[in-house]
Amino acid sequence: MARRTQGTSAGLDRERIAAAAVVLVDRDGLERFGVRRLAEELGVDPMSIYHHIKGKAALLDAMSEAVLAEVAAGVDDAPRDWEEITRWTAHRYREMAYRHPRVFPLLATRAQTSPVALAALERLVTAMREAGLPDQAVADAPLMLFGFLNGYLLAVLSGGSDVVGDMPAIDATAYPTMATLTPLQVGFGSVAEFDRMLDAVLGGIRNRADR
Amino acid sequence: MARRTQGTSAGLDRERIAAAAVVLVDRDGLERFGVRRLAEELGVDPMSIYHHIKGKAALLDAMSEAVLAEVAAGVDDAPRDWEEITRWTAHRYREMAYRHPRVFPLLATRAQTSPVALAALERLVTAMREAGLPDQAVADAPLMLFGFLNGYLLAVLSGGSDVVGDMPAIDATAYPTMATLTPLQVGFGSVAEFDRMLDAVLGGIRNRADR
DNA sequence: TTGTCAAACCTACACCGTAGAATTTATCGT
DNA sequence: ACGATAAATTCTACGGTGTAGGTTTGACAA
Repeated sequence: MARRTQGTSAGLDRERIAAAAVVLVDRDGLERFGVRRLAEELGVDPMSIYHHIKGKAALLDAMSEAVLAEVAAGVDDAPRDWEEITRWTAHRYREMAYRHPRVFPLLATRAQTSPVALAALERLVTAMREAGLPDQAVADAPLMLFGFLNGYLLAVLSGGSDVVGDMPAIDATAYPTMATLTPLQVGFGSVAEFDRMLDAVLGGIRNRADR
Repeated sequence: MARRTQGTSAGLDRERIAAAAVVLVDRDGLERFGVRRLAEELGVDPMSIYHHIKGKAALLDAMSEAVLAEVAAGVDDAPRDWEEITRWTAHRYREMAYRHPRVFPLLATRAQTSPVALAALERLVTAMREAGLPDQAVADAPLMLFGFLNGYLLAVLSGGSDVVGDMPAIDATAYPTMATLTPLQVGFGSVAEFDRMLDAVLGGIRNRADR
């Protein structure tokens, strides 16, 4: 163990720590993640981390924030139309989830109130509002969209294998209709499936304009 | 400590253990939950539990299964029309989530493959199929519906207080549009809000028939 | 009676999050 | 140049965790 001498800076800060934590969880999973393992990865004493981050909960928050930031990257290339900007955000969000499948549960579980999250929501709702969608539809949209995104991605990624496979085979005699439908679920986790369902959700938001 | 004598039965079984675990998590939260605390609650040695349930992961699965079973209770009163049965299931699911807000994250995070879960899905898809919905729409419906339900309920319940309050106040100068919309979010977590979004999702599923 | 077996318990181990204090270095006003 | 102060890191220690492996007990069948 290459120990550091006390007093000298190890160049630790919230950002570096969070980045290392994401790498660690991507590799070993959330179960095996812990402050001690992270410290070893950083070549540092476990308690050093606590000088930059209050505790494990705050550490998990920092990780969420770090991966969320990836979504906003390159936001200047984003389209202006509300449907297109929503689709763009949803796809960026999905790609982030596939890049960090073992970190993603943190995002879905913990409330996101970081500036980067709020900024993304603000972009969405302003675009919708300018397009003339009714206020209630706009106000509902974020919870509805990210509700779906979080739940869907959680389900699709919970398989665990990096190459997303198909669902577990189901008993044809006990559940005949579902068995009949399985051929249509070959693309479980595919972009095509994602786009189908995203279209349906967007349609649900759009049609609120008619009431 | 009223210790039991070895050899005698303590009347433990998977069901009783899971029920006690749900009560414990409802009271103290997932963070504080552990095999030892559960054992104390049951008046039993921690390791006794492992004779009925493989490990902590299996214990969490058993808890999910237990609360899921509440949803299916009284299924004979369920309607026949696909939209109504879907609404009925969604409401039952929501009520269960509000009854066990601290257990619910387990449901959303872990893949549900228990017979009770599959039976509910089978009811849904058969009703949809008999109503003449296109096969792809039917095949997509469960993932889409429960994706939304899980994500939405996760978000709504993550506040933590038993009486669901309002969202945290947001900075009006940094996020002007969102600030304008906040009055429309007074019913955060209410049945009315839930019904609005559920309607939109159902509409999204229904309109797939037209393509 | 005796043998078998399942259910419960006991012991022990490696690991965890973190409170609190000690240690070293950098910084800055004088 | 110097002493005080502050900040970053490490050290030590405590109470908790999940669970592997072995031991005890009682019930029941032969």
